[in-house]
Amino acid sequence: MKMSSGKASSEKQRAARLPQRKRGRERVASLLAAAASCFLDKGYDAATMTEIAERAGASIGSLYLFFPTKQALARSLLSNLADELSGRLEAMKAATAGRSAAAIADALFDALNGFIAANPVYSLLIDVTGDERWRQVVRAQRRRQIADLFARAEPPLGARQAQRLAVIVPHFMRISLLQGEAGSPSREAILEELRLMLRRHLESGG
Amino acid sequence: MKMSSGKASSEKQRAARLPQRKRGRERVASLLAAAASCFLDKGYDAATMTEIAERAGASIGSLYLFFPTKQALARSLLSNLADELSGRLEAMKAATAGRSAAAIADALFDALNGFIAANPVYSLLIDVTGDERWRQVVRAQRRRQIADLFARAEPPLGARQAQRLAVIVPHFMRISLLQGEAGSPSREAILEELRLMLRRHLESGG
Amino acid sequence: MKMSSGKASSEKQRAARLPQRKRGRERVASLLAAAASCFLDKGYDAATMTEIAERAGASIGSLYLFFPTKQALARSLLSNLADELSGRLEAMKAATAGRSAAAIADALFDALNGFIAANPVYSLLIDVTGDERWRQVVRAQRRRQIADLFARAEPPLGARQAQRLAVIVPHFMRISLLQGEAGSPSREAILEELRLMLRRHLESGG
Amino acid sequence: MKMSSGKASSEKQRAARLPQRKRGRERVASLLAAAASCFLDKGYDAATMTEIAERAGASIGSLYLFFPTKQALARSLLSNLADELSGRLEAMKAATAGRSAAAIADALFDALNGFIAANPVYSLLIDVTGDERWRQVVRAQRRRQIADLFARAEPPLGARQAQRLAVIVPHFMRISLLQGEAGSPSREAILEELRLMLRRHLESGG
DNA sequence: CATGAATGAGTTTTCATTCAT
DNA sequence: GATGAATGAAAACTCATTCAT
Repeated sequence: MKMSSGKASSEKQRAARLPQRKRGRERVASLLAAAASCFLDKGYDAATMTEIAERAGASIGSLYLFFPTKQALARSLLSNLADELSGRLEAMKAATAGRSAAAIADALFDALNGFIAANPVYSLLIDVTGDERWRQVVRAQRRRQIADLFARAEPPLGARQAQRLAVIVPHFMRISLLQGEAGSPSREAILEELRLMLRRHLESGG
Repeated sequence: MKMSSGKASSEKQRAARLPQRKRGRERVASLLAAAASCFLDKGYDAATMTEIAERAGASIGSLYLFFPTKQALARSLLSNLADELSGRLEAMKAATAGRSAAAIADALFDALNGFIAANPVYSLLIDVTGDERWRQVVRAQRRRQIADLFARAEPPLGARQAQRLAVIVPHFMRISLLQGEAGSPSREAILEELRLMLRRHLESGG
Repeated sequence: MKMSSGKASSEKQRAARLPQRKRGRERVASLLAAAASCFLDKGYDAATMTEIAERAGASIGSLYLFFPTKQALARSLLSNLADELSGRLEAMKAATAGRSAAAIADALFDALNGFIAANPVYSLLIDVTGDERWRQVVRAQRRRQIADLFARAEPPLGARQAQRLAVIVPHFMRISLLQGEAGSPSREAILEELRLMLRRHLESGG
Repeated sequence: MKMSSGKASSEKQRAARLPQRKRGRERVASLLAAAASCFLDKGYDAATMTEIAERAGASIGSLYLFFPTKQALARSLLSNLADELSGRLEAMKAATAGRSAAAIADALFDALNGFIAANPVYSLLIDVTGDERWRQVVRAQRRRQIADLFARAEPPLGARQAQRLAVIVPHFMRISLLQGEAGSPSREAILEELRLMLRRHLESGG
């Protein structure tokens, strides 16, 4: 059964087992890495559990030992990445509190852009395919964090607008998903234009 | 192999037989409508040819009579929609030539927004899943048309910037794909903010 | 598309996974046996993967676990048989070197006849249906081996004629494919006549 | 349902309708020609009724108007060819009566070889695929005619041997089915060797 | 923990044949 | 007679998941 952006419900809830020994932790890491590269290369649906296991140099049985379903695997992957990003955003809080919205936006641009460049599968899993329900949860958390960042700007932004920016800025990053199309402006040029556009907007008072 | 955003190539070439009788033309229309609704509900991968045929009240054989593969079906659907949008953009040419870039952007917002609201499956097929190669072709054409629109602005925009706007404005519309998430600002509010941001940007000289 | 003696080419390359456990090796053997009997009973095209699996007491998934396509299954089968025959021919080399062409032909008759009687599906797969390209490869190897046998005759045969005999003698065996037709002379009677004809021919100097 | 050399039984017996008008006769001829070329190119199973109709420039409905099933189409084709060959063999009767068996064999070689060169699909349908039952009937008739030819040789051949030759000589012609394999002696060279072999055999008293 | 064999429901696709116009 | 739309059973093949060793 293929359920890409499917809205299925009654799920298996047994969470991914946490490995106790070092060997196990390494295995889990290599499985997650294999999943990331496979999802990225083929897309969520076309990636098969068998190939993921193969890429990790593990057996299919081993894969299922740690991740009870394909969805759970994708969730784990996204969770890990989301946690890492969350940490970075958290770290920005202190650094950006009291600065201008434009400055915050700028810093956010850099943070998100760097993160996605290093973890492109994050964009895929949070924005495009996989378990819709889970993606919403993760997006909501990210939205909250980013809105928080903007909420601490000086001069202050309305809560509403902080919310909107928390949707808009990540959405700007999704532009990265359009891979090198011939004849199209480069991703960097586009991002710079968006960055400028946003700065001006915020400097004009939002 | 299920290839959502797969990068496969070698295709089956038996062309979609075009219907010659009225009955056939009606069938094709209802099949396309069923495909649109099914893709939208389930996503490209999870939508099955069987269900599409069922929704159209046709047999699976009938579906394959006119569309030799699932990909061909998606292509037909996207082609039709892209043609319609193309027509609308063409029509805008006369109406917007000589106007300000901001005004053109505004009109484009309305046109794209209206089109996508009426044909949400367009966003899915052109931006998210299906046949990557084909999507690029269709996007390239749209980019060309929109760049053309901006190129005729008065005062004039640089060709480069027109190109960038031709990527940016449609990308803004993709925001629509995030369906009603609880706690998130409404799609309309976001779009209005983006519209304002863009207008200011263009009025400040791009 | 069903391609019996079809001339198609581009193939799926996921190799037949070789079994690593005893259980798997037994499965593969029973699957090959089922395939042989099924091909023989129904012909290559009419034999279905489902029925082959059933005859082997396996599930369709098991069949595809070891043989990724119907063609690969037929190839494996033919390869195995060709290897066995190849071994027998190799063994004849020592035994026949230096003997007369007629004696070699006689021995070859016996060897081929015995082999085909024990493995009738060999004739089907090498001469009649299945993957044309592969069949040619296998036939070419057999031709080389048989020509080799004749090339060592005493008094010597020309290389050209050895080549021709290497086509002719196996072709004589194909007669076996005409199964018991009422009113027709028996296969054995025909083969004996052909054997005599060939011996005389060779004794007359080829 | 694919039934290549299948042994199916309960058949539809409505014979191919004989067209009354000239237009109809032309259509039938072009359908048969299309079938011949299609069977030859793709093999019996892989040839589709739709493609045959297309090649004849007719609609699928038209094809079924004259030939109620695919089998009936193949039968018609084979029947026609068999009838033509039968005529030629009949004509040989007078010309060869009283001549030596070797001379008759020689003449037969030429006749069969010429016929098959002109109608290669005959070999396919009588020897390889299609309706097994029907093929046996046609082969039996051919066997009878050829045995008849040899039975009138002078000095006389035994009835048994005439029967055997009636199997052997057509079988020699089947060699033509191995199409141009690289490294293999030419079909002509092989046929000449077989012809010589047979002549010697018959001259030595069979 | 590890492994890889086993499963079978589900998917895309094909094609001989029928039938309404 | 012609046509082409319609049908649906059946085929090849996939893959998430389970389980015995």
